[in-house]
Order: sequence, then C-alpha cells, then structure tokens
Amino acid sequence: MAISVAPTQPVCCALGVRPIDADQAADLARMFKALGDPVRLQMASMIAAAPEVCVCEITPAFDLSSATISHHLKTLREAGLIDGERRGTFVYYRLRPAAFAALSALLGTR
Amino acid sequence: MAISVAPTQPVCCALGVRPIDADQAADLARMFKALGDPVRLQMASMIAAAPEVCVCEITPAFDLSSATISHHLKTLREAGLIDGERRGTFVYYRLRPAAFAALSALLGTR
DNA sequence: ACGGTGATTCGACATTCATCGAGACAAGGA
DNA sequence: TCCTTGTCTCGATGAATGTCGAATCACCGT
Repeated sequence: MAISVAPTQPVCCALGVRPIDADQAADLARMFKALGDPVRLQMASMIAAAPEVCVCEITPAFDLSSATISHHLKTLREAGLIDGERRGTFVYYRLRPAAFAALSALLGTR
Repeated sequence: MAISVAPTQPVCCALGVRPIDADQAADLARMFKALGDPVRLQMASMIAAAPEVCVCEITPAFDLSSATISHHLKTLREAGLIDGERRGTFVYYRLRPAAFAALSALLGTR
C-alpha cells in the first residue's frame, strides 16, 4: 500500500474536486462516448458551426449511407448533445450548448 | 437542399470555429472514447484528485480484476490522457493536464 | 389519392471492446 | 538464490458497436 491521504487539492480539472459516483460516471461517459467516434465528432463540429444544420447537408459530407448518418445522429441525440426538429420534409439539428459547457467545465482547469 | 452558406459565427464551442479534418477527428475521438467508459472516467477522476496515484490504490476501488484495471489504464495512457511511472514495485499514474485543457477548450464557449 | 423525396427504423453482419484467468515480468527481501 | 507481491501481457469469450441494404415513416406537390 502507498501512503497518500489528506484531501489534496485537485491537480487539474473539476474532475478531481470530488469523486465521481457510478451514476454520474455513466451519464457523463455516455456523452464522452458519443464524441468518441471520428464521424460523430465531425458531425458535432458541423452542427456547432451554425445555429442549425439540415440532415441533408450532413449526409453528403460523409462517405456513409444515410442509415448510418441517422444512427450516429441518434447516438448524439440520446447522449443529450444535440436536438433535432423536423420542419416539413427536412430535419434540422442544433447543439445543446449546456451539455458541452458541462463537459468543458468538468475537464477544464476552471 | 437548404440554404445556409456565409460563414456563420460559431454558435457554441471552439468545435465550431473551423471544420475538423479527419486526422484531428481521429486523435480527438481517441481521447473522448477513452473517457467514454464509466470505469475509466472514475479512474481519471481519482488520478485528477491527487498529484499522482498508485495502481495499488486504484485496483481496490473497483470490483474488477487487476488485468482489467491494467487494460483500462493502458487505454487512458495510449490516448495521451495520463502518464505512468514505475518506482520500485509500484506504478504511479498522473494526469496530463495539457490534454484535458485541450479537450476543455474544444468543448468550451471560450 | 398518389408518387416522390428526405429521414428513420429494422435485420444482419463483421469488427471492436470489456472482461477474465493464467502466465510472464519486475523488484525487493529472506 | 528463492519466494512473495505488484503489475502487465496473452488468449479467449460474450457483449456492444459501426455499417449496410431494404423496408418504413413523414411530408409535400400534383
């Protein structure tokens, strides 16, 4: 066993200020996992670049079937990172800034 | 097709300031994926709470075999999120603050 | 009501991943 | 030189995941 006790100051991020329990870990991990795929990360980047983005703009930006595009968007949606709205024939997605802010705060020094 | 052209201001994060190319996306996604597991996220939280943490402290904190613990630490290490050093019999891990800062900046509003 | 276009869902399949036990490696003490 | 303890690697296995084609749903012109 090693020594180390006494509440040390968090070295890096808010991650260290308090131990993360399993419930929080599951929720947060779902968000990180959603960003943990290159395609989804690029999708998030596209969506972050504009107030909203039509699926019809996302699909041609990748060399993937529309079924796969839909599946990835669903993953991001179910992680709470984006929101989708249908207007007529088209579906538009936009970011949930609060979710990104929460993750950023968790990882950031401040 | 929908309209939308003209460089819109990034709505949320640094994510949107400029499109992410496939190479960056792969690197960043590896980091997010490493954090996208509840066990690894809790490990990162433990390590973030102190200047360094011994594997011998991490192992009993989870109901997992030491083989699995080692595997998860390797994943975090290869993602560039933590660094390990052997001192005698024990191995100590510490965070790489720069990596976390980079992710935080990417997700954060500023 | 019908046909057409955009988007999602449904199976199916191959790959990746989390997990374990067993064994190997590293270091220290008797 | 052994034996013990801590950590990692290897091989195997069941579950999760990314991907697709086909089918389905949603909406809009005509």
